[in-house]
Amino acid sequence: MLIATWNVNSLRARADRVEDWLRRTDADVLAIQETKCKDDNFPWELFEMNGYEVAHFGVNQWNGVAIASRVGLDDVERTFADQPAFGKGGKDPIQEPRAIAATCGGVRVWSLYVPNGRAREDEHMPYKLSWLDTLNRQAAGWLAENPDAQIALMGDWNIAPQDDDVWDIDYFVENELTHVSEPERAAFDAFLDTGFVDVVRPHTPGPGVYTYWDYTKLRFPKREGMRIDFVLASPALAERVTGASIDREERKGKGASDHAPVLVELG
DNA sequence: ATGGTGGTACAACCA
Repeated sequence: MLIATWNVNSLRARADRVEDWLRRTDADVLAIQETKCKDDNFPWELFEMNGYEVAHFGVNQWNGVAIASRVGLDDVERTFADQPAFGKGGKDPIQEPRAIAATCGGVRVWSLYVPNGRAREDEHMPYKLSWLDTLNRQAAGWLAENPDAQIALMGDWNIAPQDDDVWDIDYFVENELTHVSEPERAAFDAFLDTGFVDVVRPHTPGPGVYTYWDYTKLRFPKREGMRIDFVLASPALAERVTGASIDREERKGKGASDHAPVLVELG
């Protein structure tokens, strides 16, 4: 079984790319982030015509997550328990559409779009950190309930956990940029402490291996990217992993997302 | 010059 995650940066703008990609890779499950639409605008036919069931969680033009599967799509869940809400300036806080789950072929798949902290002192940063902390607590509970659970926490984590996960760590440190700060890395590492495993890194060793390249500043041709998209597997699922890859080719050409798909093969 | 883009309620906001 082949499972994958991909921040598409608008599903409508990327519909042809996504369809071509599904046909080319023959993926069984695709966790999607940044659909950037509500249900009314969601391209349901794209998936149905290609043999996939799909579940979507989107409320406006921001964020939005989905799971497409052709190995079953059961017990769909939107948001995780106690998921922190956010409202800019403290008004009208909502639980943003950043997490959706479904059971696909026996695997509990979560498509996650972790909030961007914007800046180290921005109000989005504590939101990001509490969002991750709450998710980790829930995930710990799932494992405590069933140590053999096959769970995939996959998506755009907006964190570069190691120095090699950005093209120039000195640039990030000197400019006090996000994604590499100590609190963000601690929030990511907490999932590893819980027992989850980054199952992609062993098959795609760095340095210089990334999943995201900013559209600006010629970042992609200059190979200046960041590894911020991850598949964290529960122990039982990690044992099944036989391979993983980052589809850097998909970042090429006109009309590409700024993120590359990340794929995991299960035996 | 570590700038250059690209997505979305088309106008600012988001990454």
